[in-house]
Amino acid sequence: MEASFYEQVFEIARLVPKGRVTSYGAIAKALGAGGSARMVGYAMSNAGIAQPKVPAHRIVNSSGLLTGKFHFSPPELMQQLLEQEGVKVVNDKIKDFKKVFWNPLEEII
DNA sequence: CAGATGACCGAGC
DNA sequence: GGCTCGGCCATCT
Repeated sequence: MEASFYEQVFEIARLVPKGRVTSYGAIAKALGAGGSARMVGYAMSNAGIAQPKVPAHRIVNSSGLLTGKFHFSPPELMQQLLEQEGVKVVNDKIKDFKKVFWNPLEEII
């Protein structure tokens, strides 16, 4: 389909470095849609069919919680991928979230 | 075109 | 620190 809000979200998601994570709100803000954080999450629903694949496992909510892990198959895949990249995950949330947090605004500029 | 939906966020208790 | 409520807005039906 046409370059929609989804593509913008996917592009930011692909820019997230390995071993780092970002939040929906941060992406929304980077796109200039500060209040559209929900749209970012909604867009990620299409990440499963998006090509090339989107590292949706690097996207978490503002609390560092793996809110979208249930959208993976299997759900535990999200945590596995994160730990595989060196991100510690405890109780479905990122450990040292502030340290591994990646701000798209600082990359795009 | 109108109503419902959603992987959220911030404020309040 | 955790739960509840309202708002935000593109996409879907």
